[in-house]
Amino acid sequence: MRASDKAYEALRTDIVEWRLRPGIILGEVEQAERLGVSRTPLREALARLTADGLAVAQRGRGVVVSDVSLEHVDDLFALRRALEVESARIAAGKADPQEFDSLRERFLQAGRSTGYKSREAYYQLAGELDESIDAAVDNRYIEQSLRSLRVHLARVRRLAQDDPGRLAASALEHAAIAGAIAAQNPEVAAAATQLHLHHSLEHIKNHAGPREDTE
Amino acid sequence: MRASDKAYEALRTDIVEWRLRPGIILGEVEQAERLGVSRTPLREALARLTADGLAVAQRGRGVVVSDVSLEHVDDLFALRRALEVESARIAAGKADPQEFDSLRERFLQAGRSTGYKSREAYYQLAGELDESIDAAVDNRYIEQSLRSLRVHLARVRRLAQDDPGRLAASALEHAAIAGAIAAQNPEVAAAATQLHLHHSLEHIKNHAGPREDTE
DNA sequence: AAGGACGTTTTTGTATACACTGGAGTCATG
DNA sequence: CATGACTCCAGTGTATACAAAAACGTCCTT
Repeated sequence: MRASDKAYEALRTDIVEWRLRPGIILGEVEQAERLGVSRTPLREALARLTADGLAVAQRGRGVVVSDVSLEHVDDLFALRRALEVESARIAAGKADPQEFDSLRERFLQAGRSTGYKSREAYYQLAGELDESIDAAVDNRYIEQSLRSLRVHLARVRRLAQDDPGRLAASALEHAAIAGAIAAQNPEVAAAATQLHLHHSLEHIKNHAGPREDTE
Repeated sequence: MRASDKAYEALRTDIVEWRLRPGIILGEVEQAERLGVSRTPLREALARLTADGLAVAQRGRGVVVSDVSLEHVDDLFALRRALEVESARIAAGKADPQEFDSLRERFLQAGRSTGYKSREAYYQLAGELDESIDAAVDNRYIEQSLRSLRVHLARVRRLAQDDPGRLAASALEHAAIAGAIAAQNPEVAAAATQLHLHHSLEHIKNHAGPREDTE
C-alpha cells in the first residue's frame, strides 16, 4: 500500500472516530512523524481530506479538522434526503425484486432479534442495503456524492447514542424501503426513505449529548 | 497564487473546455514542464482533479482524463434533479422574495432580447440565479455537491450547441423558477425546476453531435 | 513461429533540502 | 502604559534527487 494511502486512511479514520477533534491543526511535520511517512505523501493525504470536506485549508496555518456539530446535522440530512430519496425512487424502477425481497426479510428478522450484540450486524446489513441500492441506481455521479456524504454521516453518528429500541424501529423502516423497492413502487420507496430519514434525524436530535472527553 | 493552484486551474479549464480530451494520459513530467511548475505541486493538482472526478488514476499508467459521453448525461441529470429540485424547495421556504423577483424580471427581459451576443450575458444571469439559490439554501454540504456537479455539467454542455430558441425558452423556465421562489411556494419551485431540467436534458440529447476535432 | 522470461527504460512514489510567507514576541517610542 | 514596527522563528510551499515499480521490447526456447 502506498504511503499516501496509508496516511489518508489513518487520518480519515482518526477524524471520523473523533480522535482528531474539530479545530485541531494538522501540522505537516507533526503528522508525518506520527504516521511514519514523509511530508510529501502526507500532503497528498491532507489534500484528499480537504477535498472530502473533513479538513479545511487555512492560508499559512496549514489545515485544520473541519468542525461539525448539531447545527450541521440538519444540513447534512437535507443533502441525504435529496440523494437517498431520489436513489430509492430510481432503484425501485430498475432493481431486481428478489434481491430486495431477501433484504427485506433479513431486516424484519433483525428487527425481531433486538438487543444483544446485534448492533454491528445491523450496521452491516444497513450497509448492504446501501450497496444494493447503489448497484441498482448504477450512477457514478450520485454514488460519488453519496460516498462523500456517508463519511460525514459516520462522523455525526457518534454524536448520538442509539439504543436497542431505535435500532428495532429503524430495522422496520429499512424493511419498508427494501419492500417498496422489491415491489418496484418508486413513490412508496421514496416515501419510506423520507420517513426513515425523518425518524433518524429526530432520534439524533433528541438523543444527542455533548461528547465525552475520554476515548 | 500558489503553483499547485495555478496547475489545478489550468488543467481543470483545459479538461472542461475539451482541450484535454477524455483518455489523454496526464504524465507528470510532461504536464509539469508544460505548465512551468515542478512535479510536487502538479501531483497535488492531479490529486484534486481525481477527487473531482475529472480524472481517474490508472495503476502504473498515471492519471487519465475521465471519459464523458452522452451515456453519462442521463446520470449527470439524475444527480442534478436530486440536488436542484430539493434546493429550489428549500430556497422557496427561506429566500428573500425581492431578490428573486428581481431575478425573475431580468430573466423575462433576457428571454425577449433573443439572439445577438446575449449568450454570455444569459449564462452569467443563470449563474447568478444559482448563486442566489445557494445563498438562500445556506447548506455547505449541498453546495459542495453542487459545485462538483457543475464542473461536470460545464464539460457536458460542450457536447450540445445551444441555439437562440433554446436560450429564450430556457430563460422563461428560469423566470418561472425564480418567480416560484419569490412567491415562496416550494412545490411550484420544485416543479418548475424539474420541468426546466427535463427540457434542458431533452435539448442536449436531441441537439448533440460528435465533437469536432478542431480546436 | 509463438510464447515466455528477462532486461531495459520510462514513469511514478518518496524523501529531503531549500526558499519564502505569515505570525508572534519584544523592544522602542509616543 | 499603549501602540507600532522590527526581528526571529515556525511552518508551509516548491524543487530536485533518489528509489521502486511497471510496461515494453527483445531474445531465447520450445
